[in-house]
Amino acid sequence: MEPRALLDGARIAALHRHGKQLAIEANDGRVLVIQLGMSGQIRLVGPGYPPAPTAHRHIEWRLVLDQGRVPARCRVLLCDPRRFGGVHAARTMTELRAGAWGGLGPDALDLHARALAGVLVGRRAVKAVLLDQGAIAGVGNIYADEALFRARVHPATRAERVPPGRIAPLAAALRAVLRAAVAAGGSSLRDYMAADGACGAAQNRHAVYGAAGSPCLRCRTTLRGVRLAGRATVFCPACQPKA
DNA sequence: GGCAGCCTGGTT
DNA sequence: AACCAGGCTGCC
Repeated sequence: MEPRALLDGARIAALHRHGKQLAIEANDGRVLVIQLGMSGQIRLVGPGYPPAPTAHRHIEWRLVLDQGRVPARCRVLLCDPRRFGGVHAARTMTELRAGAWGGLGPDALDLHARALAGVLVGRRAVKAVLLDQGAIAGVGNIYADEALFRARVHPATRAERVPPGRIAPLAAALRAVLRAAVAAGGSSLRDYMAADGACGAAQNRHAVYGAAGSPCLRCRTTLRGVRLAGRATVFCPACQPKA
């Protein structure tokens, strides 16, 4: 897939996002769908970039913007060192929403308690549900742990056994954690940076992610690190009792 | 459900 | 050399 050919000659009409999926809609309706995966970055760079040869194994797509409100010969680079991301096409946003995006759950940024309650069914761990894009769209490993900590829910609690009284707090925690992270510019742990190259600061505010063995910020109990749903998981055994 | 596998790169 | 990583698919 060559996105340049896909959107060649088109004018960018709108940008869309649902969960972690991004889409560029052209004025003729065609759509370029972008998934950044774990290490993907979108960069807006000038003609001189990159100054030196970079790792060539990286996937890199270029969108050349030759008109509009950016300096001439700027390019949008989609870099993906780990090559877990991807780009694909959709005929229209309507088709995309009826297709691939139709399988996504409600966006976590404005997740209502009722919607969360609707997907907290079955026996799998609540964290596995939070990470399931078909249940809730937009939550990854970092923010799943952060939200569960904030809502005082043990990550291994079976979805159907999350106490009813904790569902609204968990929905609120997901919204708050994500909004705060966006406001802080995202978590720049390794690869992530904004389109202008700016690093985020949300990684400095993580309460539990990456902090196994450290004292809980609320109660000083040592945070525990386990493996859950195949992912590194950190929680406070005291603050987050298993229901 | 869990989990290996996909990739590269950085750290132990 | 082995292990780990922000995600997701598909195979048990």
